[in-house]
Amino acid sequence: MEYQEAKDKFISTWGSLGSLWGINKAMAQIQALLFISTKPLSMEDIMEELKISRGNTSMNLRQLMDWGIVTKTLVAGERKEFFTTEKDVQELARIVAKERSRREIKPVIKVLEEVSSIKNDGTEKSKELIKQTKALYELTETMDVMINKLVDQKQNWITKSVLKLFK
Amino acid sequence: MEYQEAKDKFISTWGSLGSLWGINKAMAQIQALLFISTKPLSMEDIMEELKISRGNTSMNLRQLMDWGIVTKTLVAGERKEFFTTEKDVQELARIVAKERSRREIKPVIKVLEEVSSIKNDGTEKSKELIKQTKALYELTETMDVMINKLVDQKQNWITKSVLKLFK
DNA sequence: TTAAACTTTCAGTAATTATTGAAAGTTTAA
DNA sequence: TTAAACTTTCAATAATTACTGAAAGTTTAA
Repeated sequence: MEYQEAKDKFISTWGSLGSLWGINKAMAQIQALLFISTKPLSMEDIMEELKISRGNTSMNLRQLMDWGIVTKTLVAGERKEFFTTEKDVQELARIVAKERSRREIKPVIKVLEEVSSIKNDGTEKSKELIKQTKALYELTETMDVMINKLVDQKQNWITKSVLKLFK
Repeated sequence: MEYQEAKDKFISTWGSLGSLWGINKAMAQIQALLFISTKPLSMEDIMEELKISRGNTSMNLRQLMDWGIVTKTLVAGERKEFFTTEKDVQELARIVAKERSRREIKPVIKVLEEVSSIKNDGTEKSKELIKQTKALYELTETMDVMINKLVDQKQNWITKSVLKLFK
């Protein structure tokens, strides 16, 4: 497999994986492109490489910046803006986990907590609702805490300890 | 909050969370409904409760069965089919993790492995592609292994050990 | 058998989500 | 200033995904 083929394959695979980590295809592809680029890329470069429009590029770059995955960089002597992505996968994982937790998981945990706290009127169906949502609440919260800690760079020794447990 | 309100809130929240665990809204809502039901439900019951069509119900139930989350049950003296979902959240998490791993993560790991194994022609861009996809490959695989082990019921003592590390 | 009770399939349609491209907005060099 | 170089916004449109409902298919009781 040659460079160009490998590159295309990587970008398209990573793009279609976007849904797995909660971002859209174009966003994921832009990130993938920056991730394997040896130098910052301009909007023009990205449009060209991925064959997407200026508007699309602009909007998705903004989203990536909102997530904290991509940053603008200045290139000496250039007027236009250039972009780079976080290159360290551990840090990338940390950012994604934190953001998804904040955007999606935390709000759900809140609802589960509310729902599982309704007044128990003694009926079977109320008891079941309370029991099941409470179980889901506890599981979701445990998972959320664990995933965040696992990817937290500052406590990265934990990953090693955890992996030891798996041996 | 009364029972009906809590129930509706739970179903709609769980439904919109579907994307997080890789299934569509109707699928997630059907599962949610079964999850808090005290008895098996028929297709009719589900259509009625969620206000969705027969076809939609049928297709999504089939998908839930494909995932192994929902099973048909016979109800004595009834001709039609009834459905139940796995009620244990730990087991549910295990099934979801295993299925997503198999359907989505494993194929990506395979591509990452392939791409990171291209011949190093010595150019800077090839080196970068290899380095970065290899890092992603290792991270993705580690995560995949860890998540599967963490939710694996049969090794559930690990969860406790891991939680101790977090204290 | 057969016909009633039930489930599945799928073409058509609706709803949602992503993308374009051109106009409006912003920045910078002269 | 101003005009060229660049970025953002957003209404229109395209692409994708989900849903409906009726016809076709299946099962079961008599």
